[in-house]
Amino acid sequence: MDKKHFQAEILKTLGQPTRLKIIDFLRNGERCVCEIFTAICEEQSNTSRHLNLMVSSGILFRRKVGVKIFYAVKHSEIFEIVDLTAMIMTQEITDRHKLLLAA
Amino acid sequence: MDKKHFQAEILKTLGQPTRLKIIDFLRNGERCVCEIFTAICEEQSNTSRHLNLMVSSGILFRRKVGVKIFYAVKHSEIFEIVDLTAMIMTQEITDRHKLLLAA
DNA sequence: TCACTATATGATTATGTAATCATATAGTGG
DNA sequence: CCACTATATGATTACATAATCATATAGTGA
Repeated sequence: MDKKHFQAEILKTLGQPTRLKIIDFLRNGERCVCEIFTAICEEQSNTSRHLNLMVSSGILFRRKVGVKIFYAVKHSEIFEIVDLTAMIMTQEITDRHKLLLAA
Repeated sequence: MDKKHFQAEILKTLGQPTRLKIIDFLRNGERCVCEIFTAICEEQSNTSRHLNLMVSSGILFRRKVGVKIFYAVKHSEIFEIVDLTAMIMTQEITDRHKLLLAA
């Protein structure tokens, strides 16, 4: 896999609302699937798929404790990226608001 | 559109190899379509679609000069995000390499 | 006005994705 | 061993996406 494809895969994987909710919920550390899917109000099976996808993309890692499986964000840069998008969003909203006022 | 969807849209839009090539090419400032599609070796029509998509997502802005249309990255945070994914990629490669050595 | 260059867009095709339901697998305590 | 809880996965459906070819639109200079 070349560099651009790897970077694209990380960003594409981050770019999905359910997965962003999961990442937000994992800001305070590792959580097991049953905690995650109830917190984000999604089906267990759907949540499981998203978690597995994020492990494959190198965003999360997994730790097994008995029957439970704990997931956590693997790189702090993930949170930085999400925070940067929030900043962009804020700017976009002010920009669009200014455009409206100017019109 | 809610916050998570907006953030997801930015990240999903960034997460595509052709678009990452475009963003890389725009690191040194605005460029017109004809410069962009030749630089990244993609079809004119395909490049045009990607550019329009990135404008819609708030990643690029457009400026018309005669018959030419210049595109540029709108927020410096975009470059920061791309650079952070490169850092993650580097770490992932070292991690996987260590796993191989340990095996 | 006409030919030319730059850019956008309609139609199509192939492929990928997210969600859902049902079911399978795997630990654990009684 | 059995019932229970936690997690993963097959099959399906609806929908989104990227690329391509052909064509349309719009400035510009002769």
